Amino acid sequence: MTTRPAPSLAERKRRLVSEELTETALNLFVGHGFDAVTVDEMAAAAGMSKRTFFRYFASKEDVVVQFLADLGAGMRAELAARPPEESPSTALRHAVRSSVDACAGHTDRALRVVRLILGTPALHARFLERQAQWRDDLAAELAARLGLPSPAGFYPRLAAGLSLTVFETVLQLWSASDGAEDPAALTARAFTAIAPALDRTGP
Amino acid sequence: MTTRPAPSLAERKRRLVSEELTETALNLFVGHGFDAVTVDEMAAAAGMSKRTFFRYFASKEDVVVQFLADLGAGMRAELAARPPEESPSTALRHAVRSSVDACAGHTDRALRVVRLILGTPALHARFLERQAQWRDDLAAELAARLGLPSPAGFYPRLAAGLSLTVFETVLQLWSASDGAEDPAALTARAFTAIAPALDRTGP
DNA sequence: GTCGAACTTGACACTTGGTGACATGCGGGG
DNA sequence: CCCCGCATGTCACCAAGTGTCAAGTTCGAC
Repeated sequence: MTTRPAPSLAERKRRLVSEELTETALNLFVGHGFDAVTVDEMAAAAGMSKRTFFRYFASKEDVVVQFLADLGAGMRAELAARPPEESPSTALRHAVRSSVDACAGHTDRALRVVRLILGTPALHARFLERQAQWRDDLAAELAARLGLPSPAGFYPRLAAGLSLTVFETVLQLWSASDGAEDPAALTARAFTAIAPALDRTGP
Repeated sequence: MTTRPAPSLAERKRRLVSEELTETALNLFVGHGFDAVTVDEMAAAAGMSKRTFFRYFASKEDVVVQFLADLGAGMRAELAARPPEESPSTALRHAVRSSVDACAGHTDRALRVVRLILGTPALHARFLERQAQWRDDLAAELAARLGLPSPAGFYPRLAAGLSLTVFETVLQLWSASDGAEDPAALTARAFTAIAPALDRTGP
């Protein structure tokens, strides 16, 4: 039996509405462009008031970006789960891989979302903002795993940044090639290249 | 005699007003925080109407971010100016160095601006957006210098991204340490670490 | 010097994202 | 049956931008 915290009815209901809303919004966005759709329209299309929309998402951009937000948490979790004796480069590679795979998994949907984000300045900005958070998280996790003092110093921050750069670059090529390029292969190639930098645990 | 296009009076006037406005805004921001200052207040403080403000800057954030925007152009120019036979890692290192130096030059002002940007989500987001553009530019320049076909493929984009990650990480530590850390030294260290990745001109 | 063209500014109205306050409806538990 | 908590809708409101038009202002041509 899964002894997990019992997703109280209210919780599930909320999640349901949220997903429905996301779906509706996504369709509108890919149809008319992000900027051409107002919050009122989205809300109306989902059968609710503007005010209610903002009770589910903090901003218009969030509807799209939230969709990728869990990836960040996933990456950190994956990193934390890697065996401590593993080299930083390997651990980070697996962390990024897990997110890349999560994307490449449901190709259809993910591809649409990624293209939308990368092609809309406002969305891209928010996405990068999230990434900056992931970066702090990864850096902290990495510092912890290396027994370095917190807050993270130069090396962990740099390593986290490099890894996320790989992540974004892979997404870029994947979406630019309409899913033709194999994200996993790209990730592997990139990490092979930067591994020396990641494993240089100097000061 | 500088035979440059003669900065027509109007042009100089415009630049003057723009700088005055930037100065005023910056003072207000560091004083009360970015979000607590409205555009109307800034405009009033500079003795003009809100409408006129938006004729000088496309957005509230631009007043601050524009201040660092030339760095991007500078970086690309520097990269383009490096001798073609130079290795990518060396050329990129110099490009980033030039921007870092430009920052570290007028320490007082730059430090305030950087701290403001990194500490304000809205500003950070816009800053990252700009960086994304620089990245495209750098990647294109790099592809050109390597004789690769345009648009830039995986390697140039990755290399550009890695270089900018170094740039941002250096800024982070520099501002976090209140200017104590030497940006040039940090840059050198980071580039030593990632040089192998940058010079791996594989497919 | 004066007239007119081009440019700059201010004033005003309007759209849109986002928030706070309050009322209402709907559920389940006493 | 009534009360309590929760989700939602309504309304008012603020701040960021933008379009429009009516003034100045500059500057060169006549």
